[in-house]
Amino acid sequence: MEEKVSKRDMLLEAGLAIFYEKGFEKATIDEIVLRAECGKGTFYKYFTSKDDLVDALDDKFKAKMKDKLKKNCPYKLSPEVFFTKLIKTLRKIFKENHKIGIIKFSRAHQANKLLEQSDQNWGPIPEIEYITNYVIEKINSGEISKVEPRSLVACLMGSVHHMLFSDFKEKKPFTDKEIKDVVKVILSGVKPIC
Amino acid sequence: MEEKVSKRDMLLEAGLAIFYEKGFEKATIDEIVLRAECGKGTFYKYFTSKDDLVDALDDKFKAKMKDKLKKNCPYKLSPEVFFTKLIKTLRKIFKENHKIGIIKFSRAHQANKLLEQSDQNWGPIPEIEYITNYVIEKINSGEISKVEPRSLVACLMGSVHHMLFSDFKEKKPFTDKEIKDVVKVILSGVKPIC
Amino acid sequence: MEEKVSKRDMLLEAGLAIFYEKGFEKATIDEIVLRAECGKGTFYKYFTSKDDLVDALDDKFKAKMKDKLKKNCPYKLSPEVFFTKLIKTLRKIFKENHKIGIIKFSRAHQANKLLEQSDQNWGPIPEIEYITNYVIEKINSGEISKVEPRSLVACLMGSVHHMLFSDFKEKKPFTDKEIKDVVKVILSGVKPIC
Amino acid sequence: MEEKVSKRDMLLEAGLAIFYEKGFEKATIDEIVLRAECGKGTFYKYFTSKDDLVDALDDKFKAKMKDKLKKNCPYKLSPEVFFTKLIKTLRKIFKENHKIGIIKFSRAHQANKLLEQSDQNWGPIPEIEYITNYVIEKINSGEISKVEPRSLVACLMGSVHHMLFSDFKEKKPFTDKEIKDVVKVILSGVKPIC
DNA sequence: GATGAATGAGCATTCATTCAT
DNA sequence: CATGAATGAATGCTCATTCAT
Repeated sequence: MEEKVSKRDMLLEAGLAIFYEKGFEKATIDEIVLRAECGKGTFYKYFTSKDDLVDALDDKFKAKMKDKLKKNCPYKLSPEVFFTKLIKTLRKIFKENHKIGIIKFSRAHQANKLLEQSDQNWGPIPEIEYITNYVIEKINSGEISKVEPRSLVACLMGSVHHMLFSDFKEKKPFTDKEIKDVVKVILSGVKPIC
Repeated sequence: MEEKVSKRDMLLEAGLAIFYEKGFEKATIDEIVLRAECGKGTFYKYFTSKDDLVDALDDKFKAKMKDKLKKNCPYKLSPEVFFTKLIKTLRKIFKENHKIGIIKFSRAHQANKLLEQSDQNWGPIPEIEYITNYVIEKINSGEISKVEPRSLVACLMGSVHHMLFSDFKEKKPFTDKEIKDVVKVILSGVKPIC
Repeated sequence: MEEKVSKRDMLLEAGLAIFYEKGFEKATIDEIVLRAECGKGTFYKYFTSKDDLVDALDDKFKAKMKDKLKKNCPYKLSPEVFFTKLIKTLRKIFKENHKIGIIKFSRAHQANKLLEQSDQNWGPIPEIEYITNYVIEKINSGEISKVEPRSLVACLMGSVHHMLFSDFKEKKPFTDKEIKDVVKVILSGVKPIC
Repeated sequence: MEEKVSKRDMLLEAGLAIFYEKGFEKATIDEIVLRAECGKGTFYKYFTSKDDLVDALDDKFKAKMKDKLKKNCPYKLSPEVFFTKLIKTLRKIFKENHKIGIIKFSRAHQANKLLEQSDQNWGPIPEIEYITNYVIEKINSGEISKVEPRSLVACLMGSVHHMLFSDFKEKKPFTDKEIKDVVKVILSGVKPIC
């Protein structure tokens, strides 16, 4: 009744914070359990290893991503609205969950020879699948002119990633005007001539 | 005459290879000096620490980046040619030097609290400065319609990053047709109506 | 009616099996209670510690040893028959109960400084007492020639131990012919009659 | 010049002592390096693991065993002298090196399922090979009557082992008279001449 | 200048034991 | 009576860095 948050959840939360702050390798179980206010044994009751904790965090993230996209960016939206909502939604999710993204990316590279064995570390990426399907559908229906689907996805996802990178690196978050211009650039490029 | 490559260069080369293969944290000085065929003491003659070696590698990369961009993408080129050459050049450089890029990115995140102290790890990014200046110049000269410069840079750099990520993650390198379509999407969006 | 085997017996049985399979140190309470199909708390209801469980197992073994010797090798037997039955009985008991023997021996040595404090871990050894008494009795009655009792016990017990060791180490169990020859050697020696 | 004992030898010596005192599992690297007066890193420079140290100790022991037997018990000796010298030599070697013997035996059992995989832990046993060959030779030459070689080896080795066990367990070392009687029993048996 | 033996702080992981339910 | 979640001391092993030669 009193204590609603389970130890497991506290570990998940603490892990996310510490992994993000220190990076996967530099994070120590000691510090994680310290922040989660539990013994080291408890960590290993719920997770088999440090890696296992990251995987658990990633699973949560992917589930949330799929869910948010379905809710905020239904396929029935027009390209203009869809793209705008998409960029905003993705930025919001990535911002709110940027920790796990960064953790995953950087862990993948510590692992080794990522270029060769990346598939072991990364499952399918839900947002890319989601957008690609939308784009294909709209190209088929004629609402978007015939371009390579991956090219359009590249512009969209790439812009989002670049914005996040700028937010992070340059500390000048993209303004609404700038976002609008990104959509404008992309949309004018694929709007079918009527 | 006999041994032209300096020990320092051999260490640089070995470091790049090992950091890339294992990731910064998992790479050991032992392995680096083994591959560089020199003693551990020699390593500390030329570099003050593991971090110092990465910094040295990064400096080399940035110099090369500036140089290639100036050669392949002079400002005098038209947006269409510039963008196409830019995307191809960046992809090539990143591909040829992807090791240092990945190393830097992943080290930045292991370091700590990147969002707060990132500037310590990352100096100015030469390619972004270079492109931004081009875009501003062309907007001023009217060859590109008035959009936020950062938006256009976002589309360009974002696409490149996304392509690299796709190459890496999905192992389906973007084709020439797809690259052309990316430029088409972006260009049609910013081509001034004549 | 339904469940006749007590939890305590199940723990005893599980402990014997796991100790034997993994060795005392490598055996974990977790695995023991898992096999005994009971909770960890239950273990500590019946036994005060891991050591306590081994002691309980040893007590059972010693009782069985005494019992079997009395039944199979009564003092009234002649030396020839007694020795043969003795060797076979001991081998059988040790084989059937080798787990506890090995466990005890190996635990003794992990414990510490065995040469000094061995008596804490080992009570009197029933089979040695039993044989020694027989030998003394038969020397007194003249059925066995006057040798140091311990020397004869050494040959007998030593042979048994060596056979067990050979069974275990070389996986070539001693044959009946070989056992018979051991008794022959002890009873009659190997000096050729000149 | 000054410090003749190498770090490796100090570790070997310290390991032997600690393994013997505490048993393989309970011995800690910390304590070994403490006694060897060197850092933990040094341990892992010379040995790849705790197990590796035991193996090194065992190799030394086996070499010494072969050497001593050849010197003290040459095949040209008569059975009576050979057996007596053999028992004394083996007891002496085992006593002087009892630590490694006990360590090996008890480690084997912690390993696991020894009965099945013992061969991985134990190489050929030099003393048994040595004695067996002697016995076979003497049986062929007629100096020893025709018994199964293994039976005689069992009596000899078994007696030695039993004596060691008695020394260890009962703390009453076998006297010279008792040893002589053991040889007598084996050589001439205990059946009273009727 | 170059070396590599020596170091020891640091970390992931295990497991016997307790105790509240 | 029985349970199993929680604990944290203990341990094997790694690796960046130093320094005497």
